[in-house]
Amino acid sequence: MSNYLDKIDAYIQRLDTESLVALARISTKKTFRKGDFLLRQNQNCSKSYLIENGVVRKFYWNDGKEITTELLFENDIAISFQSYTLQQPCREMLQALTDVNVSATDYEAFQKAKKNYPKLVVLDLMMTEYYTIWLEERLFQFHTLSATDRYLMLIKEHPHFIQHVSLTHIASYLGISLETLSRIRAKI
Amino acid sequence: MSNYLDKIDAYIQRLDTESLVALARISTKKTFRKGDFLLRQNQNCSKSYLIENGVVRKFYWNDGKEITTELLFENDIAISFQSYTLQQPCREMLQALTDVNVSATDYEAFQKAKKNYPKLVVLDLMMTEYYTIWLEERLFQFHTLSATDRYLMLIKEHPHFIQHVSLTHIASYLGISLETLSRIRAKI
DNA sequence: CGAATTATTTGATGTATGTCAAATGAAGCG
DNA sequence: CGCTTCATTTGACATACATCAAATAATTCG
Repeated sequence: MSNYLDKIDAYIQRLDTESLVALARISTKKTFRKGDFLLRQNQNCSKSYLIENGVVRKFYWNDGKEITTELLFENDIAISFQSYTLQQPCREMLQALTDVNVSATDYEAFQKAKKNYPKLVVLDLMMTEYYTIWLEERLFQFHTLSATDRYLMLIKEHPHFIQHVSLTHIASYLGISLETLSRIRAKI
Repeated sequence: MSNYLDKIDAYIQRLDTESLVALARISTKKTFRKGDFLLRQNQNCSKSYLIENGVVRKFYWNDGKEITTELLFENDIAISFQSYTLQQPCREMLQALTDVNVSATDYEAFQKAKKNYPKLVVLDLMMTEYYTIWLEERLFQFHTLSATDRYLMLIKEHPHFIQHVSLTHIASYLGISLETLSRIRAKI
């Protein structure tokens, strides 16, 4: 999977200058402070945020509780996929867990750019494929791994998560209660 | 969501003849008998199958049990996304639950066609987006709905599933045991 | 048709994980 | 520095669902 990211990188490297310039023209640097929302519930996700540094959390409310669906770091892209793609109100929020610097790309502007620079469509497709495979993998892990095994997988695949994110959010991301996570950690 | 399917349909309708011909040229009709595998475990998913009629099930083995991840009907596309996209061996299988007629499109041929007909890339992107949103929704339901509510949602959104698929597969698709499903149905 | 196979239901019991409450520990701040 | 607030741990108990076993019910097929 990570060599698919490499493939995307390579594709960007080989992109013609015009496409790159077009992309740069519709992107702007932006800073969020710890606690700020990049996207609030029921907004239309009108921008995609490429994280340059910092940590962002994606989550939604259910039954009075937060459910964290994604933890995003440097070089990850923070969007609500459904809201962005369908341009409809989102149920999930994006919140900065630290101060964050991003490169923001506007949805409408990107749609237009894709019309003029077809290679950007290929790039869009590659990034979407990457997210889709990540989603499939996440669903697979929920189906096949116990809470303990999901935690073990997390510290193996993403050791930095623990360093930068509170256990409350980690537990929610793993789909377990904070207390269960605490007991899992005590046992290991 | 279903009007996104309409949007894809409309896009295909408006496609220029050359793109359509190119697509038709790399697609072939194929028939599978009930029980046949469209794709076996560890194969490379080298074709996408547009189902013209019949029912197909996507599943994998875990811990001696089958886990059904998708139930596919007319106009659905049967592939293992990860295997197809990365061209690597798949963990999930595609099996015909009835006799099935499909239009099969070869991966390599489609990649080439996309080079010559950029509008096919847009189509690919749209179909991928559709699948991704479906996946997000499925993950959301697993996080937020009880077994009973997932079943109720299923009969509301996909009443035909019950008519055409055994409860064993439905239970597996809902992520619950056959016995639990039976009890849920008895209660309602 | 009737036997054999397969699908579904029902019952008894087990278990992973959740929930609520309280204790302890760590971090921010006046 | 001590107080307040927030994060984590620990304990007692609850619960949704799984598992195993057996009984029916429905299908298939000679």
